[in-house]
Amino acid sequence: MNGVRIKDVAAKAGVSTATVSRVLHDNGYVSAAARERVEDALRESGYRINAVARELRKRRTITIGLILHGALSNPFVTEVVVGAEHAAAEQGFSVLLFNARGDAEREYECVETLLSRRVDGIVFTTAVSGDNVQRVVDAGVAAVEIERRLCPAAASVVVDNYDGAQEAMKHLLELGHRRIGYIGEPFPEAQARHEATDIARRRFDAYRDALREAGEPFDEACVVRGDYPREQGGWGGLETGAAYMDRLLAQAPDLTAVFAASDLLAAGALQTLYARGVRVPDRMSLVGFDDTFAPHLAPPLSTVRQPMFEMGFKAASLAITLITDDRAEPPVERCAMSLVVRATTARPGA
Amino acid sequence: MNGVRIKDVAAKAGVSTATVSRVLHDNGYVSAAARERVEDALRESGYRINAVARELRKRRTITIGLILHGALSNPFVTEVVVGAEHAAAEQGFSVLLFNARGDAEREYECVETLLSRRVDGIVFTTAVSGDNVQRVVDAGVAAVEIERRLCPAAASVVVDNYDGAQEAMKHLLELGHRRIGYIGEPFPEAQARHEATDIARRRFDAYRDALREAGEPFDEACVVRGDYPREQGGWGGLETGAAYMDRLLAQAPDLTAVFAASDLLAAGALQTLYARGVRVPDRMSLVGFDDTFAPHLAPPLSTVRQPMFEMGFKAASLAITLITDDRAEPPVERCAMSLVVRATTARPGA
DNA sequence: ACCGGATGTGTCATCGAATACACATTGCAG
DNA sequence: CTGCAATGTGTATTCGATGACACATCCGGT
Repeated sequence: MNGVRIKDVAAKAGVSTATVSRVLHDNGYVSAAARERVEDALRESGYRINAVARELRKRRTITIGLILHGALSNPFVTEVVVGAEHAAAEQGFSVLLFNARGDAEREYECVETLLSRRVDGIVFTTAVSGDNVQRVVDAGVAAVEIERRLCPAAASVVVDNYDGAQEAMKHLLELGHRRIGYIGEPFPEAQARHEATDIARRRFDAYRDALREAGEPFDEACVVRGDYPREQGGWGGLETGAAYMDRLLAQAPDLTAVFAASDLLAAGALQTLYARGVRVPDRMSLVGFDDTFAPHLAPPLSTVRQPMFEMGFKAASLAITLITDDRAEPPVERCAMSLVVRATTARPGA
Repeated sequence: MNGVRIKDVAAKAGVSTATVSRVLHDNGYVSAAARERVEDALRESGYRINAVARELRKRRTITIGLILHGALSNPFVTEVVVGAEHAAAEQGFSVLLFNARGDAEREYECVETLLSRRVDGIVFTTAVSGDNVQRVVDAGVAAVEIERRLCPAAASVVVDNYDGAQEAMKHLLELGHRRIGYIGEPFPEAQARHEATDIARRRFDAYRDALREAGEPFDEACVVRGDYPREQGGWGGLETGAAYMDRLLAQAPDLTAVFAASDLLAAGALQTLYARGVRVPDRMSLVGFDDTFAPHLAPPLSTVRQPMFEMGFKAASLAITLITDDRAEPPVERCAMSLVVRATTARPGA
């Protein structure tokens, strides 16, 4: 074990621990001679500061907690984590990572552990329970939510799903598509806003509104968004997308384009189209949502890019700002969605 | 700030801090009456233990560090992280996450920070510098490498790329394919083993050997593994895969199957095949490697599954075993690759 | 009645670094 | 040559929890 303490260094350099500390932090008065001797001692002894002791004394850990809910291999998660870590590292912060796996109980435990560990801030990627977030705020620790906004007292980083979906629809309409299908997640028609389901609703609303604004009649036959198993095996969106596209092909054979509310659904749809020999984009255009593995598909999928790295980055930065500045209002930062046109969209009948 | 200390709880319950500590850890003798009063005080004051202070005193942090090298959106990384976190959480350990981004210098800094923070163990996913790993071992901290084996003094979790590739080839040969192409990463022919390039070599060796064992002549025209930009924009393997498949189609038009040394390359290949109208698997079979987004492709890609979750899980478990048991020899654990047959492979001319 | 073990509780040093404070020493202005 | 600020350095306390140790008390056995 590396047992070199500041005391040992001080002894070696023939000074007191206070002087070593002053050299380490470059504050206070230290004579050139003493400084040199201390620096030598530091080097020779291979001293490594004990961050735990410093944290206790300073009552700051220079650490943020990151709680995520990775249903295994949710591609969404990766970039958020990488972005958050990047921002934290830039400011000299460390990241404690916890996976609450979509469970409020576990999320509660993660919060408790993080507060016990006296992190300076906590970033929630899609928090499950607002109470858990509130708990962090109550403890006087910076709290930032990503994607959701369950706790008004916390800061948050959000995107506008409506805007993103609107862009996708605008793109299809501008290409000349009139009959456009929709594949998406279900959501209870009547339910409070700002829940997980709200994302699905916002995307769907944009679809419906875009059609209306284009003067196209809304046709139920063009829409499939039944319930599908969200639990087992990750999202389960793949098979669903495939099944839904099949249904769409049967219900509305005159469709020339489909808007899928996620890349996963789009990927499933693409599989059906491939199996049925429907060429993309020649006979069917397709737009996805998220931009996770979209570029890997054949053909590369046009999709709405959700800036996940940026969201993670902003969230961590926000947390750190809150920690160092501690201002009054926890802000709400918005990230912009953007359409990425690849190879699955073209003029109808091209 | 939550400033409730064990001292406050003790005062409230009318006992000493030692008694509170005994209640908290359920050891030593505590009378029923005292226990009850302490438990009440604990509840009422909302006491939360200060893990930092405990860590300092106990000289154990119940934390492991995880260093990764996520070139943005490397799909490989996610599952490893999730697996490691899962194993750690099961044992009550926390995970400090650092991204060294493929840079030895940064990796060095990550190690220093983690050692400063007195983590009990460090898991390296594909370490960059063996010296950095050795440094951890020298500090008396448990070190585990994933995928590589740069430091013999550290434990490691490895997979056999040769075995995996062999399985892929066996599958194609058993289906009746004779002329099988190869798309892969380049590697210097003459170079020490156990480097990053070794993975590429092992996969290629398995391809070549499998053909030989099947009595098929080795044909350079069936192999494309030139140099492609590994740096910018993640792996850059996608465009490469597409370009290589194009070359293969031209060089060896009689191929009935192709083995791609990664899913990314396979995805690129699939894009070319789609663009050229070559039906998969009817006119061309394709096997990938890694099993990252393979199920999302159209058609779902047959591939060799690299058990990434398991590798992360095992690595963290191993680290924790090393911490708690501290035995003599750091073990080398092997994970098995397994072929996942999906929809891109079939008998030739089927 | 006395002793030893089981039971119950408090005191205080400790983990390693930071820092308030006290105490020197020097330099320079008045 | 006195006084005060600037410069250097060491001592001792603190952060919060732990646990070794000391000290009680109570009980049953002899």
